[in-house]
Amino acid sequence: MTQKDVSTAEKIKETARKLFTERGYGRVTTREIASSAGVNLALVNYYFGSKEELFNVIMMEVIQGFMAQMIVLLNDNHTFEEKLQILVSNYIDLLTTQPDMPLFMLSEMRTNKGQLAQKLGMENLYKEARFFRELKERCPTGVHPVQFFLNMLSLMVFPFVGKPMIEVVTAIDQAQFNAFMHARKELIPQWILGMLNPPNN
Amino acid sequence: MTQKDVSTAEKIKETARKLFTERGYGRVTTREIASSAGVNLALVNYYFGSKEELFNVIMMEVIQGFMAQMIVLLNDNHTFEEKLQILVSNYIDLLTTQPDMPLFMLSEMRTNKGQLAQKLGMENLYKEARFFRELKERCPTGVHPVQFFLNMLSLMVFPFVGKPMIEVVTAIDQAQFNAFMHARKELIPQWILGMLNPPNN
DNA sequence: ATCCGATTAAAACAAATGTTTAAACCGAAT
DNA sequence: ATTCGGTTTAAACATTTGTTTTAATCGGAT
Repeated sequence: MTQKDVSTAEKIKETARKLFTERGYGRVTTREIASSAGVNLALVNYYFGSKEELFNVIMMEVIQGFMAQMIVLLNDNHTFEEKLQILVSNYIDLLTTQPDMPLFMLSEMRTNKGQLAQKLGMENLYKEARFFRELKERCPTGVHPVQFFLNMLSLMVFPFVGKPMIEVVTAIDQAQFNAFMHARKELIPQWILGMLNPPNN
Repeated sequence: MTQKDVSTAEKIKETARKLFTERGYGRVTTREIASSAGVNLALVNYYFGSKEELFNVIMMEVIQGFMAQMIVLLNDNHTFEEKLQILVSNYIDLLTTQPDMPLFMLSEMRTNKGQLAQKLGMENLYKEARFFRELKERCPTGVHPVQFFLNMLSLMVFPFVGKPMIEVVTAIDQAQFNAFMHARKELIPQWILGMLNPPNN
């Protein structure tokens, strides 16, 4: 493990991550990864065994990076309202820098149903997180708390996933999209809190 | 064009649609399509020219089927509130029968950026639809109307797209998921209307 | 019955692709 | 300088995969 070792393996992994997130596992070739990373073809298998294993390593890291923040944010000491704001703001910032990531992640999670996700200890997130206990207390009777967590995720993540469609239907450009997402950092927490305290008709 | 002609071509198309929506273009082979449809390998190319053309035909029909309803529903004579309810209810029912479709559609739309979507006349939807005019009138000042359309889509579609993740994080099963989505048919319109009439702090 | 075009089948083709091999290379330790 | 482990390279391998070819088959019109 010299310096070049780390550097080469890392170069391959980074390049592969970019290509996989752009086009998915099936539409990326090992030759493409190698040449795009500027390394010899054989090195992909030399360092990672196979295309599949390389993919799994990347997938693991992507999911982990995505979840690590979530777990911390859902458990910190801020008030519920503050946690909500921080969570939304952080994730929208994160996704703005990696807009293709959620669609990639979800596409590939469907193919490898749960196999990877379960290795990452996501199962206990919901039961244990402080955020969810607080959410339950504020929840209108008759509506399951997961509905609101789902709403938060939906409002944050879907715009990035649905961007190809949104751009066609509403004819907004990249700059407008980013402005939209910026505005949503303040709007989404308000909307969620509004849902939790519905108008009493 | 005898009866068998239609039947065989249709059998291939239906099988391919199922496979493509499950695993995406790159992870499905022509041999798989043929054998899964119970027809000879050569017939895929005989009827559709190439794998790519077959895919495009299917993609076109899927998007069209998805948009056709939307266009009608966004323009009919019901009140705004009714349109909202009908739209949400219809789409959740549709997606419940084809839960893999949105993720497939969005994944492949990203790869073929806009090429297909623009052939389907989706561009004028936003400018012309009655629903959007009504939405603009009800929109709180300072927030772009598209935000609320985005919210509606997000709350309806994301649960299906994010199902692989949701199932792991919250440990809900298929039956629970469907119950959740059923409940959302009534909840989403309420939430959207709540957003349009924010509490005046 | 025969002919004809459309359809189906089996096999082959050519290119792409994941993987492996065997030798060359390189830097550091001896 | 030599040796040795890890690294890189070019080439080859074996399979997969999209596509084509060529012939057989089927059904209806003449």
